[in-house]
Amino acid sequence: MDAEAIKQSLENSGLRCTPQRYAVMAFLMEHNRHPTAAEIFEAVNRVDPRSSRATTYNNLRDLVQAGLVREVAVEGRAARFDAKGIRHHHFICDRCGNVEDMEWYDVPRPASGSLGKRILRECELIFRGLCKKCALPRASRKLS
Amino acid sequence: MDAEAIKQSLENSGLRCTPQRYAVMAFLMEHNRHPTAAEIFEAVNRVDPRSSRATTYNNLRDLVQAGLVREVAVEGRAARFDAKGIRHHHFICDRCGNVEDMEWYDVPRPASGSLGKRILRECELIFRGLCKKCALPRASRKLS
DNA sequence: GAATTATTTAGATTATATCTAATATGACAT
DNA sequence: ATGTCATATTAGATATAATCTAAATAATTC
Ligand SMILES: [Mn+2]
Ligand SMILES: [Mn+2]
Ligand SMILES: [Zn+2]
Ligand SMILES: [Zn+2]
Repeated sequence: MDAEAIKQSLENSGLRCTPQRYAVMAFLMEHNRHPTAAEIFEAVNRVDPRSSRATTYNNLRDLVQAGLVREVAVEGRAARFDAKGIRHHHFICDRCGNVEDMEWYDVPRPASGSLGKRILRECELIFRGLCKKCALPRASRKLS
Repeated sequence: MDAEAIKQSLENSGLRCTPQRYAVMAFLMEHNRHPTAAEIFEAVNRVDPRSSRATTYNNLRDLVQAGLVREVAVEGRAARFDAKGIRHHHFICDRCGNVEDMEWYDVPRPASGSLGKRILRECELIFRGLCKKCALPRASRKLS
């Protein structure tokens, strides 16, 4: 949507606004589906200019380091990515691995004593269970 | 330590107490270092009987499914494993990826309205930042 | 003890991510 | 405009993590 705003946020982070990097960022901002690197690579290559796999991974790394993108590790599956827009939590489906946004609310921080010499950057709350699609009864008997 | 208790918990979960599976479970119970599958594989093979890599992965999968072991996905690194003893949260180091236990406290659940048709199994709270070792000033200038 | 089922195994295979080193691009000083 | 230099991109190779395969072994049931 706001091409200039994307350009600005990249440059504010000391990153050049290259076509490839812009395409990754724009794609993440207009989707809330938490795509994998492979999905992003495929998506940005449906429009010119072409971007290589290494560049897609490099740019995702840079964007995460710059704090513009969040990486979500899912057990046994490829990492998923998420433009950091409004704050929210994540629901991860035990069965299909999909990551869904959940309304944000404040999380109590640990007692400072329990942190010791660690430096806390953030508290991340992850909900786990079955997504809507996987929770439906859907004849589990027939399939098993 | 309590060999019979381990045997019981495996069998209560419908899993045979094989030497290989027992070794994985016992190793996880006597370490709180959140080892990777490769580290567990290596550790259990320092004592007889030998266990193959596939068996180590198979058993970890079975133990996680049975709810006896927790798997912790860390971005860009191998998964780590943890016998589920007393409840606790996790601190994951941004820099070295180490997973450390943190004192448990209750986490507020999401408003039921925001769950929709999803089925919630658990809320997981993850702290991120720098572990004690990585937080130390340690002449970062000299090394870079 | 034969049949059945669960488990283990070595090695191949897949999936995911990173590295390499050659090339291209953009910023900026002249 | 042109040269310089840091940054970014690229194809393909490589590394790492995890799973699959099919045959062998071990335990359980009949
Ligand atoms: Mn999200
Ligand atoms: Mn733990
Ligand atoms: Zn699902
Ligand atoms: Zn650390």
